[in-house]
Amino acid sequence: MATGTKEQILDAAERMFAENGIHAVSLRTIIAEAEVNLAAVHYHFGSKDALVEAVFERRVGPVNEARLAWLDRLEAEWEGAPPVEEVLRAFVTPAIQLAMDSERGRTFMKTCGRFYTEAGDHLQPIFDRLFRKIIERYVAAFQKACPELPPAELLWRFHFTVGVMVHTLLDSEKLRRISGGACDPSDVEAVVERMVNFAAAGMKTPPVTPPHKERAAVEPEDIEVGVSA
Amino acid sequence: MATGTKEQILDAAERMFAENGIHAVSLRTIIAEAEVNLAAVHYHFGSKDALVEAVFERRVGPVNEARLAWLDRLEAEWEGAPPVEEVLRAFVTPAIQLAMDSERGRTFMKTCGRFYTEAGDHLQPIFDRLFRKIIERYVAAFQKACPELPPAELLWRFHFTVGVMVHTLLDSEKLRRISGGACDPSDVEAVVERMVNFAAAGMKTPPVTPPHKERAAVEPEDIEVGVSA
DNA sequence: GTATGATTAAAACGTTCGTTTGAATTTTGC
DNA sequence: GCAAAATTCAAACGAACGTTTTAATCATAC
Repeated sequence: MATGTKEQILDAAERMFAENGIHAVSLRTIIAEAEVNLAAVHYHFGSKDALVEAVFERRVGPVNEARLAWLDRLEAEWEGAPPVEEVLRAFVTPAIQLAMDSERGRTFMKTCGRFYTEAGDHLQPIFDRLFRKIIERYVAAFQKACPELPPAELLWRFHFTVGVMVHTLLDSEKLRRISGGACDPSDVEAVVERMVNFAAAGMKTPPVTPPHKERAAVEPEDIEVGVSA
Repeated sequence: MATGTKEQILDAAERMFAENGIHAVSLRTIIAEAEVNLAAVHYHFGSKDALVEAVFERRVGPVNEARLAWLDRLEAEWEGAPPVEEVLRAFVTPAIQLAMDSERGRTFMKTCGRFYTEAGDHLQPIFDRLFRKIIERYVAAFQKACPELPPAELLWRFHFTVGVMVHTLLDSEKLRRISGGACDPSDVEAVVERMVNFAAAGMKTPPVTPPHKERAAVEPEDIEVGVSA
């Protein structure tokens, strides 16, 4: 800490974004937290949007590199076709490990969730650039681990898995509250194993959509929803 | 449409919140979209925060009532212990059905996701009030469907399931783009079945945490993450 | 028809936002 | 030690924000 103005701003912004969301946090709040001058933000980053990008890239880059390196190791070890649990662990752990690594890491994961849901159109290209390779490599790995799955089904399940991970990173404190403390999100190792276990089961289950194409449209007594005043 | 000023504001706000997030949308944007006067917002709702709450409650209330009614029907039909797939379907379908029901419904589901991640502290009590009963009832139902699961493990899996659902509601258009159109989020019936299939497998898989308590802490070569400039 | 209450309209309120400016200050290269 | 570059600072900019105010309009009942 106190390494330099630029890092102080990044740290403070990361913290505030995690707590309050991106749009809800003003530059003045950030510079107060960072104890720097307002103009320093524009001097070092150019604009608030650029600062948002910088906060994002600083952490996501290394996480995704770790994911790729881990997958490299796995494929070397398993001769190109690691089992789905291993692929899941490789995908999930770097993010969760960052979350565990420090208080700073934990707050960033919340920020990351903010990006994922709050990001406007201007973050879309950055998102694509940072995640394209990850998606390609991991989808291919999952496909090899589950060769019987139709590609579209596999993409859906990957999507679900991302949902499990994002939601866990973003909102597990709510679970602690609901469970009255029985569920402890800070026991990262256990969380990873639970997630991998859950998602692996979902990944490996036989698809149902082809056989029962003739399910009832929408089950019983159609639901009247939301048109009332 | 054009039913009254109040509904016009709610509809417009819902639409804009879904597209841009809550904090990013100003009242002036909303009233322009709704083609009403600015002061009408404060006349009918009192404040922007109160408007946000109203947008939220208008749709979530009926969805959760539908969830409870569906669960009632299930428990009558299955003598108190419906299988996990049925419970999942009852939980997931009302939300997805709202998403399918109309363009308005679909945009609201995105808004709902916004609430879930963007909501400040002031929405927390409302959230609790609207979801407490749902959580109680469904956790109990899941526990009956999976009696061998330790309660904490079951809560985690319920949490994961919510993640699958929220992420699917919030961000499936990204999947359509990634898949080049192979995955179609608007085929709601198929999406529900995929989700239920995925989550049911995760719910039913045997827990792993008790047996392998002695897993390696964090797998290979510790990851250097995010401390670089 | 006119008084009464509900709703809408237009304008302005004070505040805060992201950004810019231009001078002070510190750091760097020689 | 000094010129030049890099960085920090205080102050202000115009724009947009949520909110309030005051008057005009509409509906309804007597």
